[in-house]
Amino acid sequence: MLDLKLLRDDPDAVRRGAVKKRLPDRVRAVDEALRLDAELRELLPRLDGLRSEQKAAGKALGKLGPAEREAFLEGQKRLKVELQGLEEREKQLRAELQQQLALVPNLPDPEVPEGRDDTENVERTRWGTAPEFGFAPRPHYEIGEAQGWVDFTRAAELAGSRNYVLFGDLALLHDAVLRFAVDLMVGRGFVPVDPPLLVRDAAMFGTGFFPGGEEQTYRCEKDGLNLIGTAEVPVTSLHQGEMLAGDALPKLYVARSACFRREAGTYGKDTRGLYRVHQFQKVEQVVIDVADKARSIEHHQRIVANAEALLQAFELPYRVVAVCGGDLGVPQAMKYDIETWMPSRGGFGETHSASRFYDYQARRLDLRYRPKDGGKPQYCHTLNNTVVASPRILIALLENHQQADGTIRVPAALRPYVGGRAVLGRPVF
RNA sequence: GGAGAGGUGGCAGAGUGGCCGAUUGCGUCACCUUGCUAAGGUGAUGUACCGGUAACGGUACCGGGGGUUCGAAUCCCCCCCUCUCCGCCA
Repeated sequence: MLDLKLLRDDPDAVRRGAVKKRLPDRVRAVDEALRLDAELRELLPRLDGLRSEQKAAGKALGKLGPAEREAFLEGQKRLKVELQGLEEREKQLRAELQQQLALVPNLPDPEVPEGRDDTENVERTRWGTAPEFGFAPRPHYEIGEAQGWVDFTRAAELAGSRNYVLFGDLALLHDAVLRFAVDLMVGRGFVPVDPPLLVRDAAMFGTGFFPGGEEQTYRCEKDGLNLIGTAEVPVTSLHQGEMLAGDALPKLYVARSACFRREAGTYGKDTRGLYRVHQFQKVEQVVIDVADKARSIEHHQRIVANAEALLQAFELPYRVVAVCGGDLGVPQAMKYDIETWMPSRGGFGETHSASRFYDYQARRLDLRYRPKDGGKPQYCHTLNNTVVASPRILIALLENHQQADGTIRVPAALRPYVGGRAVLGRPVF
């Protein structure tokens, strides 16, 4: 949510932001919100005046004798009727205003590149080089199935398409990358969190997934709860409604969780293998800090660097791209994606997504802090980034580190997590 | 699932229809004082919105939503949450 004052002061900037994000229908929300705000502000002085009158009269009434009382009450009753009408209108206006305001997207930062979709994201850095194989490299699903590590058929039978079952060393590797990620982040001062996977609408709304993301979300209607698509939701919402002490910030959290996504509207896209699945495990980093733009930007660079450290330890080539306006979500102010080299795709595949929001989520969550110098309460700034998401990262590990016989070389950093082994699998090709 | 008790300001905790935006304590801030040891004294200190350059004025907010009333933190109804006991259970 944006500050209403910003909409009043510079509505054009807000409209331009929605345009840059290629969200024309959200431009309307700006105009609607301003119209409702104007009407509300016209109404409020009248309403407040009447209320003031009622209050003062009411106080006087308490001390009146019974005789004068009767006449007085008549006037009060008329006032009440008039007030009721205006209050009804006020309630309506406020509700509609909130609704429209919630639709207004966060302002994209000036450094966000112009562009329509992910093809126009701008590469910022690149690390490593695509491996040269002395043989014909195979896609991860072929290796996995040959090794008996993954079963898509039974998974589909059990749970429908876009599911998987991992077995043996691949199941171990899956867990290994997640534990490596948690250890990495704990070593960097992040507090491990094991959050709820089912959350109320408030958390979905607060983090900006609702309204808009309902179709992407599995929902338990009976209980009014939603399965999270990322630990960003429960962890960023952890302190919703709170007034944090300034010296308790920053909060650095790392959460490992299962994630659930319906992937509606992606039929026929990435249908093979482990790339796009309904359920996966993710280690997510979340930062909550004071309202300081420069500091948010520093955090942003740091959480990207954390993910880069992991990919480097995994010896995987990757690039960092600045996500363009059209590919940026509603709540983000700026986003970097990290894409990891995946030979079967003949290109990079998105494995990480690092966002900064400034106070957009915090406003929706009513997440504030009292500054150390004792000033007024401020809305926090929030950020998050993937540390690792698996099984997607397994695609890169299997495909980049495959050997001609179908065995997998384990990067040194991961060996302690797979019983010290340097190679996984038997020769199968 | 059944029974009961509660949800009040940064925290703790009073307040059962008008004198309550709310006693008090803690915390915080400012000033003062001081040597008998991590002290004492005085004062200030909620949030949001509206109007105003400002000083300031007004309104709303006592878990959320409805209702009764001229008037609700206080009475009634619904919902949510927390705690205790019982039942069930990984």
